[in-house]
Amino acid sequence: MERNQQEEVRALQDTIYVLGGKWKLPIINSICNGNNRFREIERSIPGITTRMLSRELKDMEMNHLIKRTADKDAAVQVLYESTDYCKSFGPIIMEMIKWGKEHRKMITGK
Amino acid sequence: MERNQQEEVRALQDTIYVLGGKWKLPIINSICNGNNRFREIERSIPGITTRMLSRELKDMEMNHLIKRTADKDAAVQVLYESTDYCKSFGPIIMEMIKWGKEHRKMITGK
DNA sequence: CAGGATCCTGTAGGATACTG
DNA sequence: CAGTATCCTACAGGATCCTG
Repeated sequence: MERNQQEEVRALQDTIYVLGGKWKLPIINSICNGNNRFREIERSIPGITTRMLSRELKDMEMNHLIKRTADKDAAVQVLYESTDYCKSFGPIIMEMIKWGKEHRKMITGK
Repeated sequence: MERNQQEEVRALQDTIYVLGGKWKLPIINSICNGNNRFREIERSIPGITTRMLSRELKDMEMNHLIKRTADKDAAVQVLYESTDYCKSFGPIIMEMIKWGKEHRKMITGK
């Protein structure tokens, strides 16, 4: 139980580290929702700037959270896809969305 | 589906806002795990400083995430408790711990 | 034990304009 | 459309020491 708890804090902190910042989760969510073009993702996330999106996407590509493909001859030249690794955040995101909705209900006065 | 997705991003962003930073989640977790004294909480969270813990605790008390009670005559003079509101983060935390554990398994090479 | 006071710094993130 | 390039700043967070 002692040991166990230490392990859990560490796991929690690891996750927080990977998901750090305001944007990674919304981006993951957006891509998993089927948005796969830059502007599309951008428009789907209120408040994000092209600069932040650009940076995060690169970062996430490096960490194999997403896959970027550029094909000069394709109709859609650049596209982003989520990897399986990325999808492993699904449950976390779902819980957070759930929480956010309930929370808003409370604030808005039910 | 359009409408719906907008609502979900917003919910997600709300949650991220509330839980922002490195420490809130670990603190909530610690308190929910039964730690209720300042130093106890502090020791249970690797890397946190007294300054950050102090700040976050105040903040979380203001936002009714935790309850602080000080009683000069009690054996334990100050103690922190989690509110029901606080406990509503349980599922998120569980999922994050789960993810963190799996992740470490992967990194450590299974 | 439960914090407060100070000092300091990096960097996450914003604003805006520009390019092929 | 898919980004880059600059410039800028607040503030999260660290380090350290102090107090009742």
